[in-house]
Amino acid sequence: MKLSQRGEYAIQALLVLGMYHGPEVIRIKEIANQQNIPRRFLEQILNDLKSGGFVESRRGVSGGYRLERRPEEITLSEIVRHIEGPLESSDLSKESKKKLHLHSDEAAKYIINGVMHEVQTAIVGVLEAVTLFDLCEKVRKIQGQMD
Amino acid sequence: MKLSQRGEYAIQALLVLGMYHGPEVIRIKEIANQQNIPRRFLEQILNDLKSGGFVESRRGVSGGYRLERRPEEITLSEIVRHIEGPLESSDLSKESKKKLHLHSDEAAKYIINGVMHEVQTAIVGVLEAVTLFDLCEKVRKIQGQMD
DNA sequence: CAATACTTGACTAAATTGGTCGAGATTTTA
DNA sequence: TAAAATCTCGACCAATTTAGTCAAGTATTG
Repeated sequence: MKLSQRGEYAIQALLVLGMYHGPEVIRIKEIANQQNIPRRFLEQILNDLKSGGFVESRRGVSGGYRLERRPEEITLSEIVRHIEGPLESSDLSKESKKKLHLHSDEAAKYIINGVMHEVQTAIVGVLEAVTLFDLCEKVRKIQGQMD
Repeated sequence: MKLSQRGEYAIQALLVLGMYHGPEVIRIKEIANQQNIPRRFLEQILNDLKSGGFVESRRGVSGGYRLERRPEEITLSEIVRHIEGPLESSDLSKESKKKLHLHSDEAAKYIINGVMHEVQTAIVGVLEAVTLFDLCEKVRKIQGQMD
């Protein structure tokens, strides 16, 4: 599983908002500069994150973005799911109550799908266990030790 | 992680070769028909699997393909890695002995990369544990119970 | 009202995906 | 030995996705 550029940018942006989380708002330009993300592209991404309920925004002169929820309540799996699309595709093994009458290509697809579903479960397992807060802590840690 | 069509076809084809594994060879047309895979596309895929050391071929009138190794010696991780590209991208946490002097965007990327590496490890863990033989057994099982 | 910053939607270039195709090389068999 | 069957190799192509860019608009503050 590879993260798209868009996905990586999204997490980077949320990471910045997580690091400075508070009542105040951060300008898109600052995020773009600090994380070296194309500004126009970041606008799109933050908008998407807004409609996903991750961030909220304020317009006008002293506008900007902030997290809509607390960092410890946002898991990576949610973020990735929202930005990259569903992590889990339909599990055929559940729905096909009738396993009878499978042609051999259907049987093969069915079996392969089963394994891929295991893979997806493993992925979600990892991503679900990591919150934005965890990521922030790690960043703080490696930044603290650099003197 | 989503399997590409190409990847799914590759596994389906290997599954057929695994089911009928023996000294004889199976024609591409039969695989294509049985698994409902576009013939010309399958040619490409089998060629690729050949250069990857999964299958061998015989030309001419009674030509076709067979597995180059035994089904129990071929894991899904190998197949997917060969057909979809590397499952694991470089782990920055290993190589960057110097964590000092990271800009904040580098720090963020570094942390995100670390988590993604965990994800990759989880994926490989699942795929490594499944051999082509395992898949064949499962297919036999569900085909046996359909009467 | 001027400046600043988010909002929305259209647009675009490049890469990837899912194939197709023609012509050739090999092997079998009549 | 020639025809037929089958794999081989590389070029080609259309549709989709990805990674951005841009213009015009709306809201807020000083």
